[in-house]
Amino acid sequence: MARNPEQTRQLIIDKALPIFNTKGYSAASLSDITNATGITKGAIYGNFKNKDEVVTAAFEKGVKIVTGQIGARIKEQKTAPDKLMAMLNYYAEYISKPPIAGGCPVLNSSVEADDSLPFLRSRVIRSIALIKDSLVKIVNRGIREGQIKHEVDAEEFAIAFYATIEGAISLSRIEGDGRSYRYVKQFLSKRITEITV
Amino acid sequence: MARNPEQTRQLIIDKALPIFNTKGYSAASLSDITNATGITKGAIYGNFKNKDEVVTAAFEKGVKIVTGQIGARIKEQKTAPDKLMAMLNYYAEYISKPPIAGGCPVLNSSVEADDSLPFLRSRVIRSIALIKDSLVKIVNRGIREGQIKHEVDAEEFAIAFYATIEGAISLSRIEGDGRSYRYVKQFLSKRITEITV
DNA sequence: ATTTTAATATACCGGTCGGTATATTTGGCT
DNA sequence: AGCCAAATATACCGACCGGTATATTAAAAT
Repeated sequence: MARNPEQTRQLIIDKALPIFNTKGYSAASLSDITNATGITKGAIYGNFKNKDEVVTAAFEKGVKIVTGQIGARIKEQKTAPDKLMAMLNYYAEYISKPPIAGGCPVLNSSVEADDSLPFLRSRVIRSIALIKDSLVKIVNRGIREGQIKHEVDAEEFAIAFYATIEGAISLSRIEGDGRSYRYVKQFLSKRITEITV
Repeated sequence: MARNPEQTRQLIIDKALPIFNTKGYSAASLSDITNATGITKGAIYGNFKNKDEVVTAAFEKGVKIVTGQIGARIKEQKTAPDKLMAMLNYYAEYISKPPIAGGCPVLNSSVEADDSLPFLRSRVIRSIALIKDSLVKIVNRGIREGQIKHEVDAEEFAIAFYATIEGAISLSRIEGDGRSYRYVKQFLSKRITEITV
């Protein structure tokens, strides 16, 4: 061993993440990463098999950041409606003060990988499934604990809730302000109230 | 004049649209287009200033197709709730039988152009504004004509409605089936019923 | 029928891409 | 101290990129 390969690996991932998330995986080049890190291609290929592996690692890191922060916010809340509101609030802040430049890595990767980058596609699908499942669990637990009306279809609500947020992020990002997201947040707040006992 | 430049131009746009919409504007190359059309680069640059102009033309064509088809569906319906349902149905078919390969050009371009491709960004913003406005008008007219409850915030509903659909398309596309969209359609159907007088 | 000119094809440019082979440097081991 | 091996840097590869300059082709004008 020499220097610190693990540290180098993390540096590459950390610098690559916002670049990939902003420019897209295909449009971003390895030179973008070497420029951002001050590290050479030799170091990249010493720590990753190829560009796809850097992309994969960066995506997973992005998902980890987002789901980790959401998870923390959700944990702070006791009831299902409060947990859902916490998620709405999280993404509102996400837009005004992005923890990762370039928007939501799940949405970005979803759009870029739906017809190509098969190595990434499966990971995006898996990440979405995890997020959806945790939402379904929140709603179902809310129903069980009498916070949410029992006639609510948890899966329907969870999927619609998440789809709406992602759509709102895309709108707010292309428009360059948080206006659309605020409207959507208002809308979804009403839906949460609506299903609250 | 020689041959048929207008026909050539349309051929390029028609073949480029699904390519760009599938691979993304940056990832798709002019060679992809020459291969798909059987036309050479000379013909492309004889009819377009550069790649950006081909991208622009293809995007506008994509938007024209989508908004044209939606407009026709909406026109067939008399009441605001029916018009909204027609849009939900349109995108359900869009997923199962896409008129343009690669998904919704508005969403795709929105995600790709939010941080780069400024020449495209402004056009995406404009297209979204037009779609949003027509939705707002439908809702407002529905309120005026007593089909939709007067307490409904038209702008809030329109933005949320559209954001939800776009989000659902992205989910269904990455997952490779229409399941998520069907759930979301169910959800939005209920919202339409909810605001119907 | 010939000329003219617009449209398209061909050939080529510098630059950059992902990737690799090799040289150099660094830190741990003896 | 000196060596060894691992980590990083350098130099280079063929392929392809967007774009252009020029040759060829085909249709309109005369």
